[in-house]
Amino acid sequence: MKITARADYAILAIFELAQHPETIRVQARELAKSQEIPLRFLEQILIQLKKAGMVESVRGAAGGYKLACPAREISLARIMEAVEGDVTLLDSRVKPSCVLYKVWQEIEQEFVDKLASITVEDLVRRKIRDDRVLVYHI
Amino acid sequence: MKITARADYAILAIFELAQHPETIRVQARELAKSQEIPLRFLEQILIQLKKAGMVESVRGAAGGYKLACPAREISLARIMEAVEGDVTLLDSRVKPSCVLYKVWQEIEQEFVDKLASITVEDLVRRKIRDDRVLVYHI
DNA sequence: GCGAAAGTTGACTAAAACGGTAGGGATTGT
DNA sequence: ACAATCCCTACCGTTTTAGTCAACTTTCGC
Repeated sequence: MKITARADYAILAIFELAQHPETIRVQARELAKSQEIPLRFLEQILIQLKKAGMVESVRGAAGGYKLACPAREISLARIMEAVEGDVTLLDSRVKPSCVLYKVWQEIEQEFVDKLASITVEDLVRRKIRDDRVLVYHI
Repeated sequence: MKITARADYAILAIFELAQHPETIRVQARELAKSQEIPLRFLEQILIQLKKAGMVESVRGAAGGYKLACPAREISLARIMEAVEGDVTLLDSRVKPSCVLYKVWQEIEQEFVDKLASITVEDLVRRKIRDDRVLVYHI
């Protein structure tokens, strides 16, 4: 029941992209450095995010990545789904006939809803707020 | 992000015990059979549940298991903690300084609260209700 | 007290998931 | 042409999961 490094890194990468102006491209190398993610691993993750339509890439010497849609449209649920497949707690082992099945479904639904309600835009806003609070305290 | 077989089986075993009169003991073999859990695996799980004070066992020829406390006092969170250790989503990889840290903590808290709010007594009640509904429909 | 039935324990193993690496090919700016 | 960058496939070591096994201890019935 841990969030995977993949999911964590994916969110961090998108979060980092969201903090750059929409027009500029950021290279994988740069993302890896600023968020301390192993570059080759990150590259794999970025491919998944691209396939899921969350980032766009430009190849070649001055290539890089940028968000493919507004940060407001990218939820944590969407990112996790992109890199891990369906976000489910239930394993196929659990039989629908069992009382537990419905209970797990409820819990899962609540969990997924929560993840779906938090967008990358929210994260950025939070960060800005946090940073401001820090400044006040200096 | 899946519930493990261990946790699932543990809950099923306790659930099964909760449906027996408090005075009688149920043998591991019986639990394994009725819930379709590999016996040897279940035995391990029962040991964990015993250490966590949720079940009592009597050894010997007419031995078996029973709940060590009222079903109302056994929450899903408690069971999961017993067999899997702390229920946390956050991995140590995530740095507390990151905005994401607090967000994950929030999500985790909500999740754990939910698990803590559902007791085995609730499950039994649900089952009784479900069974009744079924009868009505015959 | 003795044997059988049952629970208890720790060690062990096969398979999957996780976290990451490596090589090489494709694409583009200079 | 060449270097920088993204893209794709395969692989690898470690950890976790799920489950098994053999040996041991406790208790009941006689």
